[in-house]
Amino acid sequence: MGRGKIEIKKIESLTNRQVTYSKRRVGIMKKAKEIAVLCDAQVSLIMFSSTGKLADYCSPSTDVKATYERYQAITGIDLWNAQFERMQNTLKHLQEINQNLRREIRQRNGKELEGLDIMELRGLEQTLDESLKIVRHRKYHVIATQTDTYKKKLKSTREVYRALMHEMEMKDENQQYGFDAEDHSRMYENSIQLLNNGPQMLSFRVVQPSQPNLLGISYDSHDLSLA
Amino acid sequence: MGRGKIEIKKIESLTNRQVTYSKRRVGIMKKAKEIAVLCDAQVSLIMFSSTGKLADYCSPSTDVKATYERYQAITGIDLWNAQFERMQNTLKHLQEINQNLRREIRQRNGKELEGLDIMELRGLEQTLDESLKIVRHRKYHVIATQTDTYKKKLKSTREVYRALMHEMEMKDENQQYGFDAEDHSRMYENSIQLLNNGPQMLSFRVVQPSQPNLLGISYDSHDLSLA
DNA sequence: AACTATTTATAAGA
DNA sequence: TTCTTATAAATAGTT
Repeated sequence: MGRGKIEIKKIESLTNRQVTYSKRRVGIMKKAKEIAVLCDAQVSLIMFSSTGKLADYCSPSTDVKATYERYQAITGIDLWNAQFERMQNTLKHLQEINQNLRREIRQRNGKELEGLDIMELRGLEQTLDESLKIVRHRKYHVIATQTDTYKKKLKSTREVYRALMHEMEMKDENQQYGFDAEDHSRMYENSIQLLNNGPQMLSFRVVQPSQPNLLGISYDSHDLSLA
Repeated sequence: MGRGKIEIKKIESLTNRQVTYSKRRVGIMKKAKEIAVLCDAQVSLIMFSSTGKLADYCSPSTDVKATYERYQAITGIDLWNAQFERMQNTLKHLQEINQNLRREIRQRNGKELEGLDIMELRGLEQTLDESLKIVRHRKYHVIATQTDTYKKKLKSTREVYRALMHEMEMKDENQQYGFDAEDHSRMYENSIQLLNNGPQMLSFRVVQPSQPNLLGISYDSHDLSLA
């Protein structure tokens, strides 16, 4: 359809090829629109020129994605479904693990014990007992370490303080600062005496509500809808 | 291009519409092939007739999926990536939660206590202590219930046994079965006496390895590669 | 499906 | 790219 008939094979001349592409692109687009409107068809036309430029048409009342999904459904050619399914399975698996972990925590918290038989209860009791011992031991260790650190700091502070006191006495300004200095001294001595009682000092039990969630992390269910 | 010019709007007559679709489908397919060959273009044409029949053309040396991916890359129009990303984020989130849950369990098991300060240790200790009490209580409850059930069963069995004994005595066959019968009787009495000692009877501590995983569930990491 | 009068697309040239 | 125009191709209405 032109001044001369042409053979349908790749046009060798680059410019000619590009010109022809431009013309025919307009033509086929028009055809696509026409068939979509005239015949109420769902059309998706995507073209890339040899230079990589995109041209596309999609009939109204639909979109590229919908067309693709329909194509996939009809041809059975799998584009992304396999990946989706794999991910969905992974999600499901992770969620199951999550449920189980939470249940385990609840049981370690003394809840939902109904389903456990004697052997399981015994095992749980034993585990808790051992854990409790370890945690207590650890707590005492931390307290001891901390107390030791404080002791050293206090000792150092006391030495600095005494050095200052001594310096002030040398300067014969005792009367002006005497009262404050003695007061401070008593305070420090008392503190040190307290600390010398040992690590048990801080080991009183604090009465506080039990912690359903030790780490304070939110485990809210996540939106998993895929639509 | 025909006997008469037509307006580009949906053809009302169904048969006419279908005939026109058939004719134009052939035409546009030919055009698609021609532009692909002549101009060395990548073309993907997908059409669904109003009756749902699929017709498609894809230029050689490529396929529908590749065309779609290229389309997506150029337009930035997201077909599935957003969904993928959402799923990936969900997966990541679930895995993080999982890690935290596991850590919490380990800490409740007396492991990985290095990161906890005194307050946290105290809280953990308290929680474990309370849980341990609850679990012990539950265990005793279960044992008591079970023991009670056994007692009832034994009582019932003993009655049946005595009835049989009595019947046998009536039949004057005492001498033939006497020894066995007395032996059985002693055995039952002993059992009942044991059970009357109360639920504590079964509360000995079983020494067994601690259970790192109370429920015996596999928490292996799952393959999350998406390629 | 086939025919064919017409419309439409477009190759070549400007 | 766009316009022009001669000509090939597509197709609407008909059989």
